[in-house]
Parts: sequence; C-alpha cells; structure tokens
Amino acid sequence: MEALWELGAASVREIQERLPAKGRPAHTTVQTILTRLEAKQAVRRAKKISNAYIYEPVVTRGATQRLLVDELLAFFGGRAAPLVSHLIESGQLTLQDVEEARKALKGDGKHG
Amino acid sequence: MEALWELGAASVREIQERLPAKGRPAHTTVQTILTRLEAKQAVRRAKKISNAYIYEPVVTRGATQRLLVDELLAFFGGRAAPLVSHLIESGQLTLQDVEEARKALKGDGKHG
DNA sequence: CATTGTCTCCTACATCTGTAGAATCGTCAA
DNA sequence: TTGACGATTCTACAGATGTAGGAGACAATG
Repeated sequence: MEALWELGAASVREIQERLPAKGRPAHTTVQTILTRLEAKQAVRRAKKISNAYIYEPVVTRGATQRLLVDELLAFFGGRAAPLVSHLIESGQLTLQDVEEARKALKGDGKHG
Repeated sequence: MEALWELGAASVREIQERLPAKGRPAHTTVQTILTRLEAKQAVRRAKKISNAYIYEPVVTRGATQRLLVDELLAFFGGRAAPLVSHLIESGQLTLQDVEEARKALKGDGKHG
C-alpha cells in the first residue's frame, strides 16, 4: 500500500502502473487509497497536470518506520532487548550490525 | 486485546475483570473477542467449569512477537540494521543490551 | 459542437476489529 | 420443578481498509 514512497510524487496512473502486474488493483482502487491517505494527511496533492492530480508523500518512509517500531516496542513492554534477541535468533542481525550499534551508542553518549 | 497471555488459561470473566478498570469492555465484548480468536485458532477452549469455558492460548506471546517482528522486518526490506538504528536513536537500546547481543552472536556461531 | 479517452468523485460492498445488548441455555439452590 | 444468576450464542453497529463500478468533468481532436 505504501509502495508509492519509492516513486516520490506521482499520479494515480503512474502508481497503479508501477505496481506489480500480479494482482494489480484497479485504477479507482488506487485513487480511493490516495484519497484516504490524503484525508489522513499522509500524502497531499502537490499539483495538477491536465486533469490529473500529482500526489506527494507528506510522511516519509522513515517516519512511518519509526512509528511502526515504536508500536512494536510498546508491544514488547517498551524494552528493546527481547526485540534484539529475536533479531539475533532469526539470523537477521549480524555481528557487524551490533558492532556498529555499539559504536553509535558509545559515540553518542547523550542517551538516557 | 492480547493481555490474556499474562493470565494463561482463564475464563471470560477472569479476563474481563483483570483488565484495567479504566475503559474496561463489557463481558460480552471479551466473549466475542475470545470467540473470534478461537476461530482464528489463537486460543482454544480447554475445558468447561460449570457453564463457563476456560480459554487457553494456543499461540504464545513469544510466537506472536516473532510474527510481528518479522512483519516489521519485511517492511524494512528484511534488513535489521535500520531497525536497530532507530532503537538506538530513541534511546531504547542500551549499551548493555548491545553487549549481550554481541555475546549471544559470538557464542552462537551457527548463524548465517 | 460532438466524440473519445482519461481522471476524479460518489457510492457500494466485503472483511476485520472493537463494542455490546438481547435472547437463550445451563447450573445451582430451595 | 421453579427461580435466580451467570455464561454462551446471536445479532448488530461503527470505523478502518481493500476493492471497484458508474457517472460526471475536462482536455484533445475533428
């Protein structure tokens, strides 16, 4: 649903056609979703070309990811440790990632 | 909604009464949720005491968390690094957590 | 101006989820 | 058996989300 972040600003048609042909929704479906996202202030109409609106993301992908992470964190009782544990278990988190995280933590210093 | 994991097996009444008084849902609301969770095979009826069913979780909290994490990970393109970055930025991930993660990774060895 | 093609707007339907009242059923006590 | 109390089942409604058809608006073309 939010694959439009990859496109930046785009018209309904552009978005719809960029979607994987496999099970691609109808043009009006994309239109509806955009309208609802607009109502939610997640996107906005940047301008109009001919009779078509160009939609532009208001919330960035990063911001959305942050939101999601916070929600997940809440589900974990606000503690990141169990989350990290899972990441390790599933082999998604490499030693290198952890090393970088360590450096970031030490270098930052102003946490907590 | 899934605060029943804290209780283990319990009846509708027990669950409902354990919920925070603040905005506690009606008995039938809890009942409905349980019924739907049962249809989804997330819980099951363990047994019956008098005329009340005792519900029991089928999926553990951990399994649910794993699911959630995997979903989030998918949204991050399968890479854990950005996720960890956010954790650090929001101050949720302590140096101690990272150290433990490091040990787990080294001690494990069979990842990747 | 009429035609055609595209886009938007309005409306609609299905499912999921949260919420809960009404009716019914079952159990326990007298 | 009858009454009371609590649990289950049935039904319903609202909001969010995914899906999409039909009607009308608007631009390009002849």
